[in-house]
Amino acid sequence: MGNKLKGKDLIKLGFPKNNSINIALGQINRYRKREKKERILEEAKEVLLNPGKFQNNPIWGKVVEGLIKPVEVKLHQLKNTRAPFTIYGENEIDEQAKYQLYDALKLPIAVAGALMPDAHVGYGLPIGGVLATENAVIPYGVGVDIGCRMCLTIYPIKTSYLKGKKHQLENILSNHTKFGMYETHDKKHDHEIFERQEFNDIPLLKRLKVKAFKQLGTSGGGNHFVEFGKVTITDVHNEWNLDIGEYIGVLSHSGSRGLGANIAKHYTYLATKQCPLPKNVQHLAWLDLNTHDGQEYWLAMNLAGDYAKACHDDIHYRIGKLLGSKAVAKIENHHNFAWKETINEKECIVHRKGATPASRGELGIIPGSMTAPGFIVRGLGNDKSLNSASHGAGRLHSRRKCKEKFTKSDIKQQLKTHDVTLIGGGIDEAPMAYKDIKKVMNNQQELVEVLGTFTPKIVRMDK
DNA sequence: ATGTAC
Repeated sequence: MGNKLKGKDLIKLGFPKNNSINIALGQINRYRKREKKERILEEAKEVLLNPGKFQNNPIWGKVVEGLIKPVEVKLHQLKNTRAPFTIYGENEIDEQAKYQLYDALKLPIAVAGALMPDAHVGYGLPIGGVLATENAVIPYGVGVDIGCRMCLTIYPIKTSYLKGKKHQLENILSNHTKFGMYETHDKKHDHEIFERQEFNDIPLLKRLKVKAFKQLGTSGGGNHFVEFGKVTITDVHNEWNLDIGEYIGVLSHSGSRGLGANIAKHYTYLATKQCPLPKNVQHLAWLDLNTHDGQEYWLAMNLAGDYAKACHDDIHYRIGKLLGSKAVAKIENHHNFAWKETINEKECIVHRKGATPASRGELGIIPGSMTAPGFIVRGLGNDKSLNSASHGAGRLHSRRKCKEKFTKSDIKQQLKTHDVTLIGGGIDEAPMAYKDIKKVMNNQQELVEVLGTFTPKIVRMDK
């Protein structure tokens, strides 16, 4: 009965009647419902007396914000001019993706933007879109799969193993990688990421911790993969002093699983509430980084990014052990993320939604398709691209179109031609669904230089 | 992308 803390109780104490106490109240009742009401009321009194003390408190921070400086909710209009931008390979990019970028460039917080040569339409910001903003982060400018990333490990193993030990390698992928929405790794070593304070401080993350633990080291679905292939190093001056030549590589592509998806969902919801925009651009709603929710998203996003890295590390560690070989190089990068970077001498939030960071000297991996090589790249630090490059070949056909257009035997034929073994994989992930990676690389010669290639030979995807 | 929906 009177055990549950209600808005009335807080208002009686003297809290102002506004929406921000409701949001916070929801959090208190959700995450501290086992505590005695009296205890929370005592704490609430102290919050009123000394709000500043609770400014960064994970539970009261939001209430305090409502007391001291409530988030101003107002309908923002788009400007009628675009912030400066550059498009790479514009003849290969569909018009709708360009219009999505143009809209984003008219946001009052936009500073600059760029479109990578693999760009195509997305939700909010296009995939392959880069957007720099001022003191604000757009959850849909990062994307649903926060920290989706690539990781390539190079082993000093003869490439003849790809044929000679084909069945063993197939077994490693079949038995030691986990694909599909529901897959988990239940018995595994702990990971230091689960000691992170964010899992205790942020109520949403507290709820997601168990799920994240179960899913560590899984790959998920969609376009995610783990594959063995042939690495060809072509740059004598490579960072690892590797001889020019061929090696075996393990390449993985996946993100932050349910953890990141739920973070994206939660903060997108908050952003659309706090930042109403004209309907056609409502998915570009942002969180001001000076607000409680903005700061919380930043912490949660960074945790999801580190978690995605932890998943790749787990996958590569396990495979490395099974291979019984010591890696000679590892290249990895996020391609769905936001960073604090300096643009025109101003600190900005640079969103890369399906774009590879490519500041001068920065290494990355840009995959092709299962029948086309990926590229090990070194950034050239091109300002106009906001230090970015493509994150792959980019889709040519939508998932739906693939199912209409291609058959299983079409895919089989392609795999045979390129001597690729596929475990799992659906028609919507047909290699023909992707643009020509060579064309894409040609369109970004000013953005990255190539150190080597990775040619997939044994590929595992979700069914 | 994700236990497809505040």
